[in-house]
Amino acid sequence: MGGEPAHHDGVRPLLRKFDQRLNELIHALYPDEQQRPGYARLAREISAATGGSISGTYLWELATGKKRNITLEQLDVLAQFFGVPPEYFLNEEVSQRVKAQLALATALRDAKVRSLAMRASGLSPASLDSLLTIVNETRKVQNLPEGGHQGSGTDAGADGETTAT
Amino acid sequence: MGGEPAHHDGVRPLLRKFDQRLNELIHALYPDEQQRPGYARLAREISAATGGSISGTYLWELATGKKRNITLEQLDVLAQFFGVPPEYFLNEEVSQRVKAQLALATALRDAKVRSLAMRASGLSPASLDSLLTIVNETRKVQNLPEGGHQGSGTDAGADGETTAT
DNA sequence: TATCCCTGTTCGCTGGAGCGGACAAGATTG
DNA sequence: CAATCTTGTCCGCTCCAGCGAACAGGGATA
Repeated sequence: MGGEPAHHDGVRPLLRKFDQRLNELIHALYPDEQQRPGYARLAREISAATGGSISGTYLWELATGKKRNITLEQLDVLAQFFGVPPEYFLNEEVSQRVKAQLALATALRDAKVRSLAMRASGLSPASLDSLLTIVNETRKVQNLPEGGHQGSGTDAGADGETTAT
Repeated sequence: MGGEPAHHDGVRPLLRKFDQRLNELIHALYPDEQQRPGYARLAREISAATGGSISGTYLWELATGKKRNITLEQLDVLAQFFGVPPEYFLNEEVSQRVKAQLALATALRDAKVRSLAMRASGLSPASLDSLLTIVNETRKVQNLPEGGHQGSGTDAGADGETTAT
């Protein structure tokens, strides 16, 4: 008789896809898997950006589905950091709509930024500086780390981009 | 230097008006203050109607503001019982919209719905079917479960008083 | 090599979400 | 009147949300 353990999670739909949605946010905010920070560092960034507090351990537990019955306070911290309404974690429709927008933003970054870098290779240093300012301001709006350092070739190595490894 | 204790609750807006919103739901569902059940009985009705579990003590703590950092699981139980989307407790706009509709529903239930039911007893099956369609469409607008009947006990507060057990 | 930093993962703890059980006061019944 | 049922309120407990500290493994730098 048996069958699976059958966790009685299904009855309360609010917490079923929490881990999946959280991972979508993380992947959307850090598309490049190589540069994506770990849970500990991500937790530090969240605490610094939102003023709230969350631990790397708990982030991992949430992302891997070990814990899901989150509190309103922590939900608020996550929503604030990722720039999504708290309903994103509760409502499927809101989740889909936000997900689409996140995918769009990721796609834009993936293609447009690169072509921008290629075109920028012929500009004057003054123009490049202005563009850099704009990019940094945009990164602030998107909750990205303010360093805006480099990008393994995405934008810095604009010249001779074909050899980008 | 006195002044108030200044709890730093204000920074996390998600839990500020939780007690107020919960009380609005209770008052909307049981407009008659004399017949309104206490927290213990209300908790029993919630458990029976939703299959989830909540205690009278905790309901009182939530309604009086002693506790507010609720869990997603309990939030789901409350939202399911009161027939509102979970966002009602989080989003001010949703809260306002639902609140207006709850007031409307309360007013309707108070007088009109009863007379409607009485008058409907003499209508033809075809007319009743039309009315049923209208009611179901209205329920959709109010974010109520589409099933139609099944009422999960939410609307049980007003009826049955004439033939009380 | 060794040192350092970061990663994912686990263990064990603290604090508070959440509840059971009690209490006094008020209705209702006989 | 005494029972019996409510009600709101409180105390004290259990359990888990949430975290700190440590672990092993891997990539840098020297």
